[in-house]
Amino acid sequence: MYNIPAPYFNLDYTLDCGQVFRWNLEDEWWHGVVKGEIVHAFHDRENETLILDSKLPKDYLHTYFRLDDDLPFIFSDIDKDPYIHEAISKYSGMRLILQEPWECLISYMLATASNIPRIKKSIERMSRLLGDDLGDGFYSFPKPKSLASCYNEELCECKMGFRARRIVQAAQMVVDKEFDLTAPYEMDYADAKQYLMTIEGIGDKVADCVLLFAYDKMEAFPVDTHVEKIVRQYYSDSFKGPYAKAKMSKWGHSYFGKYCGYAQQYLFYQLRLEGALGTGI
DNA sequence: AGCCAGGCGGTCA
DNA sequence: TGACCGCATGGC
Repeated sequence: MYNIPAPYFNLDYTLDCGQVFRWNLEDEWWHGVVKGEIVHAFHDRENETLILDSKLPKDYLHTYFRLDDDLPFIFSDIDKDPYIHEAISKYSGMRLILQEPWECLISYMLATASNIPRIKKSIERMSRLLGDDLGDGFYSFPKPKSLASCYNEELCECKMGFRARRIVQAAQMVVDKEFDLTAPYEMDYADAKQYLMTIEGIGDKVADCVLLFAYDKMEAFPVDTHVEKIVRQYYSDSFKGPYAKAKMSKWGHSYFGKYCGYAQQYLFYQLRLEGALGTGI
């Protein structure tokens, strides 16, 4: 059991904001599986302490929850207008999470043209089927080898639809060492993005999510349909054509600066919770 | 019931 | 760097 000082932190927002899919809240404790281990987490707000029960090393979890990110500084840096100001004020304490690349990559490939409840279910089914049994109803995220060898067994199609083939293929690339999951750590944002997009099924948006959530490339600004709507309504409707989202992504970086990844996640979460646009400000 | 989902890749002009 | 389509299927 670890007690970690965690000022400027909100565990609920952090785990609920749609960046991770394997955490569930039950009786004020969050329960999840990270890097093949069960983690139980409780936020003692009075004492600004994060209480964690897990076999994982304390420093790993500290890094996972990005507790070294200087949130007040990041807020002051991205606080460019009333709309983002509202988001960072209301949901202050939401932190990005530094995920394992393999799980993040597959999860976001699976997320294409889907929705969060469905993504969670699909990952849960897949883990139950192909991951290790950790006890108490927890299962690890399937390893590349398990996913690579299951396409013809109909099992793997855990309601993944057209995504199944791409995911199995990506797993095969990792198994065959055609794709090196550690390589993007050493690359800059642009190179790492290009490298990720050599995988079929990874385009601009999925690549940006993986770069932001797993490879610590804070300058990534993922633009999905929600962020696209926000940008159009509150910032500029001048982005046209099939590459509109890619243009918005570049705009996001230049507008919000080096911590635009944080800005993106706050905007995304605000819209997801509050639904219809136009109720804010 | 019917639209849309944390998209991508391909095609046609 | 424009406009459209098919992909599979669940949420709401």
